[in-house]
Amino acid sequence: MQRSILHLDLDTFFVSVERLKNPSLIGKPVIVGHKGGRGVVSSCSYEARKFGVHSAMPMYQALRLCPHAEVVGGDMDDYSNYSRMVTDIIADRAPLFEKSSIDEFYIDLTGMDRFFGAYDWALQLKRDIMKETGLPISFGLASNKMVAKVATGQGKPNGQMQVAPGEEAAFLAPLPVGKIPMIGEKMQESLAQLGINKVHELAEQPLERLQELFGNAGLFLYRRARGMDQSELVAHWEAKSISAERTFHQDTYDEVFLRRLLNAIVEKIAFQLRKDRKLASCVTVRIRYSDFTTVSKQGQIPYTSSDHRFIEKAQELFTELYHRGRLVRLAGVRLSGLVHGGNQINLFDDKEEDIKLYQALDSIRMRYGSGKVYRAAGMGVMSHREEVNPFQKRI
DNA sequence: TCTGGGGTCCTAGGACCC
DNA sequence: TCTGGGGTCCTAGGACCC
Repeated sequence: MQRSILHLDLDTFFVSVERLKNPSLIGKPVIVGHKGGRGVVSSCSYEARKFGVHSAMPMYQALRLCPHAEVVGGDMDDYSNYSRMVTDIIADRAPLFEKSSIDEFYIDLTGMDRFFGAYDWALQLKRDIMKETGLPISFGLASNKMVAKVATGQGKPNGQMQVAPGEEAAFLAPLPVGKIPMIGEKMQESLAQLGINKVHELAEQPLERLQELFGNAGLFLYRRARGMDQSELVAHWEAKSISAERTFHQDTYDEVFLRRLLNAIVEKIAFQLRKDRKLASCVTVRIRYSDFTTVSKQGQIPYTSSDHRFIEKAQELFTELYHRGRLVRLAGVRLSGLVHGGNQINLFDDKEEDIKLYQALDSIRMRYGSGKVYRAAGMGVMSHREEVNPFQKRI
C-alpha cells in the first residue's frame, strides 16, 4: 500500500515564539541561549545563520561571528504552551499523528488523496496553524517519514515540498549525506574518508561493502540512500528514563558540593517520577571531568520513587566513580527501569508515614514550584546558581 | 573562551547458564 | 591436558536527535 506521510516542523521555533512576545525582534539576528559562560545556541534566526551561527554552537563563538545579535534567554514554559496550541490544532483534524519533538509532527494521510488531496489538505493545515498561532511552519509530503522529513528541510523556511512516489531516490541523490536523518557528524566523517559525500555516491555502494564497513548500520545506509523507510508513526510515547545534569560555570574539586548537588538533582527528578506515578529500579550517576572525558556508573535497586533510596544509591555510585583531585565540569543523575506504580512510594515496603511525608512535600512543590522544597542534604545547591559556594550562602 | 540539557538507541565485552 | 557454543542479561560508552 502506498503511504502518504506528512511531516511538519515549526521554523526556528524558539525564535518565532520570542518574536510573538517581542515583535521588535522581527527581521533581526536573534539567538536563543544563555549569554556568557558555557552556554550554547538553542535556536537562531535566519538573519543570524547568515553569519554562520547554528544551533548547538558555543555562545561565545556565535557572538564572535555575529556580535550584534539579539540574545534572548528563552522560556521553556512558553515554548511548551505554544507547542501544545499547535498540537491541539493537529489533533483536532488528524486521527493519526505523532508528536516527535517539541516542534515536529508526523501525520499519516494514507488513503486521503482520492477524496481530498493530501497536499491541499496540508497546505490548509499550515495556513490554519499560522493564522491561529502566528507561528511559521514548513512541511514535507512523501511516501515515508524519512523522505517527508528531508523534504521539510528542503522546503524551509516557511515553505513546503512534495516528493512524488517513485521519486524518492532521485530527490535525495544530489543532497549531502548529512541531510539524511541519523547520519550525523561521525558517520559523515567516516563516509567522507571513503570519498562519499553525496547521497547518490552512497547509493552507488554495494550492500556487501557497506555491511563490511559498518556492520548492521550498512543496511540502514543502503536503504536510506534509496529513500526507503518502513518505520511507522508512534502515536503515544512512554518515557524510559528521567534525568537531569548540571554543567558548572567553573570546574570544581569540591567533593562536598558535588555530593550535595547530586542529592538536589535526585530530589528534582524523583519528584517528576512521582508526578508521573512511576517507580524506578536503576540509578545512574554521570561525571564529566574538565578534559571532557565522561564516565558513568549505574546500579539496580528495588523499585521505588523515594528520594532517600535514590540518594543512598547515587552517593554509593559516586564514591565508586569519582577520582579525587580531578576537576569536574558536570554531574548528573538518571533514573531508568521505569514502571507504573500508582501512588506507591516503594513496591515492597511502603510505610504510611513515608507516603504522607512525600505527598505533603510534593503538594508544596506543585503549588510553589519544584525548587522550593529540599531536604537538608541538597539545600542551597539547586536554588542558587552553581557558581555560588553553598557554604557561604547556606540558609 | 572550547564544547547545554533531556532524551533514545546501538554496540562490545563480561557474567552466567545450559 | 588445554578448554565448545549458544542465549540472555547487565554495564559503560558513544552516536544521534531537537
